Amino acid sequence: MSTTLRPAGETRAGDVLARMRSDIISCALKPGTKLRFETLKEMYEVSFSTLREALSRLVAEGLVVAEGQRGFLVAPVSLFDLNDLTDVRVLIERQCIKLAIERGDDRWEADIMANFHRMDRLQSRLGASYYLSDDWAALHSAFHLSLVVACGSPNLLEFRQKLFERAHRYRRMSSQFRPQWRAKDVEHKMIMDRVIARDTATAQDLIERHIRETTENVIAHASHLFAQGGSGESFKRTDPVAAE
Amino acid sequence: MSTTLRPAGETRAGDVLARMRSDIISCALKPGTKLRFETLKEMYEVSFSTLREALSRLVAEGLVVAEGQRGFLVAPVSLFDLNDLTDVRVLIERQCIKLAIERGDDRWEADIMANFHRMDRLQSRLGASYYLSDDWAALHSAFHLSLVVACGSPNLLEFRQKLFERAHRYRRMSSQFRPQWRAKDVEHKMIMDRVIARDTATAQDLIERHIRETTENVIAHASHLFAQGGSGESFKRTDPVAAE
DNA sequence: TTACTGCGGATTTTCGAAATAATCAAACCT
DNA sequence: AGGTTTGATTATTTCGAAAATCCGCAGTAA
Repeated sequence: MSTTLRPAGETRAGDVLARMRSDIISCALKPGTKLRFETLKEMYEVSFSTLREALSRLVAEGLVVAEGQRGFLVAPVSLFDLNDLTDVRVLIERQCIKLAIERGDDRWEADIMANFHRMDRLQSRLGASYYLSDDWAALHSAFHLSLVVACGSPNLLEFRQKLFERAHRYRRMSSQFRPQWRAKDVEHKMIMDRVIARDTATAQDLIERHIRETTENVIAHASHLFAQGGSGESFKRTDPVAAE
Repeated sequence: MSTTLRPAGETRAGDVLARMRSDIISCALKPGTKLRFETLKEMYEVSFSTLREALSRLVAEGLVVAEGQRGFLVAPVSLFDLNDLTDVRVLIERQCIKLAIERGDDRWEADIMANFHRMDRLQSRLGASYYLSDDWAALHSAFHLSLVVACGSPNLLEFRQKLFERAHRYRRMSSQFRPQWRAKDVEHKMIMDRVIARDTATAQDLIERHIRETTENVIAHASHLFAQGGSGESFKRTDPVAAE
């Protein structure tokens, strides 16, 4: 009926938010880019206020940074940031797994298997280039979430999700250059097995390796894209803390 | 010159944000309250857009929750939330302390002592009711930050700060009913000593006890304010995960 | 009585223009 | 010539009204 048909219950700002997030993660909006309102208004066909709303939320997710009253920037990528992200993810994810194994019930186990199956099936259907599919990425995200959702800690899950999305951008950067990703599917199956077997220590170690190896892969194949050091062109001092 | 004289470099939205945060933490805006724009517009003397900006950011900080297109709510408090908050804080804080002790230099040690001194001096000056002072709370926050700032992890520090502020609201709730807080000042000194002595294990344990005892204190004196369980009046199911 | 439907008031969300602040460059003084 | 101030231009932030949405209630039918 109206010009825009929204999925019902979703705001326009929420829609723009999702599209911008996707564009940032896929690097259609390059790291470090200045986000000008006029440009974005054309791109997403919304007004100032709606953009501002979406931008605010992306700042919270760490995908956009605000520069005082000098506008917004796509969050830069750097080796330092990637390494920090990885270390914190390992800490959080290990704790999530531990608690989930302690607290998870049968329904949780079933849910993990269901999510793995969906991801696995789509992977087969897509063939060699599954890692470029946004649909697969969504199922991959859902699978990893299902592993830890039983930890029962909203705060832990909130932070975990934020970190997962920030890391997703780095994964995308590397998959762009690396036609065949490593045999992640085998790792996924092993992790699932150990989690369901309630083998906490092994499950934690497998997850940690899963995360760290992905990071190493990114560094090996995509670190040349980072704005850091090197030519010193678009170098920005990285405030250690912006504690207000 | 103009009606409002801003501290230069600060936006109006930032100002409203700070005032609302303060009002939520001090419970001038009670947990679970619906935040109506008309009311807030009068209260803070700003327009819709500016409010929306501030609200968005408070959602990110976890002090406000957004309900689809049905507006905003002051984040409810509950025993469950407090316990989860406490557990996650312990995890993060222990890691921060560990890394800070590994990586901190002389300047960091000096900074800790300076911050302790300022907090300690104000405490003496204010006498028995220091725990009700917003100024003291700011110095207390700065002292705890200084202990861990040398960990060098922006992500860890970001999460730590968010958790600290969410917890601050609970602390305020209890201090309202508990005229004399426990001898926190002695604990602070012990923690500082062990951190500067680079005694990682003991420092971690002291911090953990510091956090957990405060939580127990809150539960003992203020849990009757929580909306949870009991009378079952304003009970809300706590979605384990709102993963989108 | 109970469930469904359509109206009216209240509230939130979106819009685009107006006000405010920052940037850049040319002209000015030292 | 080097550095600083001024003024024009661009970009962001704020505003209040208009559009869209939600909620409660009355009226109707089963």
